[in-house]
Amino acid sequence: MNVQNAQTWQSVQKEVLRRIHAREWKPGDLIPNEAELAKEFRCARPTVNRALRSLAEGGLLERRRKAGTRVAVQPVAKATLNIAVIRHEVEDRGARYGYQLALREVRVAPTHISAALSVGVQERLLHVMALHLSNDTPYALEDRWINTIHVPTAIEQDFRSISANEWLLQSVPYTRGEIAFAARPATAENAKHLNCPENSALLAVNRLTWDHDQSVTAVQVLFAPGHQMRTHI
Amino acid sequence: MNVQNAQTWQSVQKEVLRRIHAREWKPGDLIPNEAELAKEFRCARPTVNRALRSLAEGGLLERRRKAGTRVAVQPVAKATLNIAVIRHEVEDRGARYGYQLALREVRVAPTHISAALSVGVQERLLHVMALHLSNDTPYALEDRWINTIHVPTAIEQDFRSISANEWLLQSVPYTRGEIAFAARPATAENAKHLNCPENSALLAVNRLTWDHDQSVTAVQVLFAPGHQMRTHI
DNA sequence: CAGTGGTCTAGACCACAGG
DNA sequence: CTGTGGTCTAGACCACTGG
Repeated sequence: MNVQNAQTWQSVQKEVLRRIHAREWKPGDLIPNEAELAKEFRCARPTVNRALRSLAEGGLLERRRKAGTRVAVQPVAKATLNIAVIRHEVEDRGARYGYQLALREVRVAPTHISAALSVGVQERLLHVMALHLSNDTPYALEDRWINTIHVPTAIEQDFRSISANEWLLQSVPYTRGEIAFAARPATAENAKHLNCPENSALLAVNRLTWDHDQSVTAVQVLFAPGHQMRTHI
Repeated sequence: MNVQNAQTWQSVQKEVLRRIHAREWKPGDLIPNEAELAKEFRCARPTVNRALRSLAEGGLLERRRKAGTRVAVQPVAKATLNIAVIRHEVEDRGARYGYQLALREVRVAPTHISAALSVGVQERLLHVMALHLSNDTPYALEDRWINTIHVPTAIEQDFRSISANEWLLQSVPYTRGEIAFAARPATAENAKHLNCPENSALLAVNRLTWDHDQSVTAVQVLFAPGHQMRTHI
């Protein structure tokens, strides 16, 4: 009685994709509504909905109530980068991971840090610098400030065997964050740690995380010259 | 008779998030299965499924058949960057967009390009370099090779008023692509176009797109010094 | 082999926004 | 006001995989 799997949402999506790629539905075109497609594909409307919704999330379709569904004119490519624990990143590449703590201090932060973390300029924060290694060669340099007002337990950690990167992700929850990617010239200090010439072009990832309205940490990770972050569309 | 909206999937998700952030469900914990949660929340199981599925896509939960659903130990942050048409990127920042074609030639490509595009080393390809401007200052330098075997119509375009970036996205479909982010030192030529010192650290985005099994284009976009790509988690 | 997530169905109500 | 997408329900079958 139950005609199961007349269509899967993936099969509907595949056919829709085919029509878009084959230019049967061109960029800007209005495509049939969910009810019509459900009838054509002999499936329930929610099945069509799921297929189209996930294409819309990917930027290939634009959907608006009443206005219907259109093929995106300029599909906005969405590149999703996985920002994992650095140790896992190294190990996933099949390399041996190494870690060296370079600096651990509690002191008043530079104003751009205290401002970013929304703490008083006189507040003393935990500052940690550490080098991550891949097969004994420098992989990334982590420069981190931790808001010890909100994360007092960080003070008890010496970060000599576990990186702040890993400890925080394990121990401190966050509800939102900002990430920025940029290129930066290596300072003399960066160059010393990463064992590269001064002013080398380094890929920098800056993160700022929050737990509700409390800042948690601000970190800059500088990758060794030549490092790439890859993804596919 | 129909008790509509006893719960929305968003409200279920919100409560699940609350429990995770409040450490009621700790990293690594097994959480109740869908049927139990549906009973607790007095909603249908697919509603719970949708809520949990989207959290799993975000990396906060790990789901496996039979094994159940666990709170991720090390939530992998997924940073989604929107790679739009450069003109739109500039205009969305409220700036005036400008465009200058710097080079257009048809010639044999460097081997790393012909290899990436999977075309014969003797094949002549279309090479375009162009500068994108924001309020009359250099914003990004586009260096592109187009596979004219698969996209012969590109030959007819002079790319003097519309960028290859924009024309391709409008005119040529692709089914998949690779994106890589890196930092590179500015060459003398880069520096001339971007009006910056040689060896400046530049953010580079390399893209390679395919239409089924045919390569479409390989492009490197170099952004002016200081450029950031931002996103939130 | 048994429990869990993955998914489909048919029907329904609802929210939003275009005309 | 009306058409479109957004979503929920209750029940069901299925696929995968851990034990």
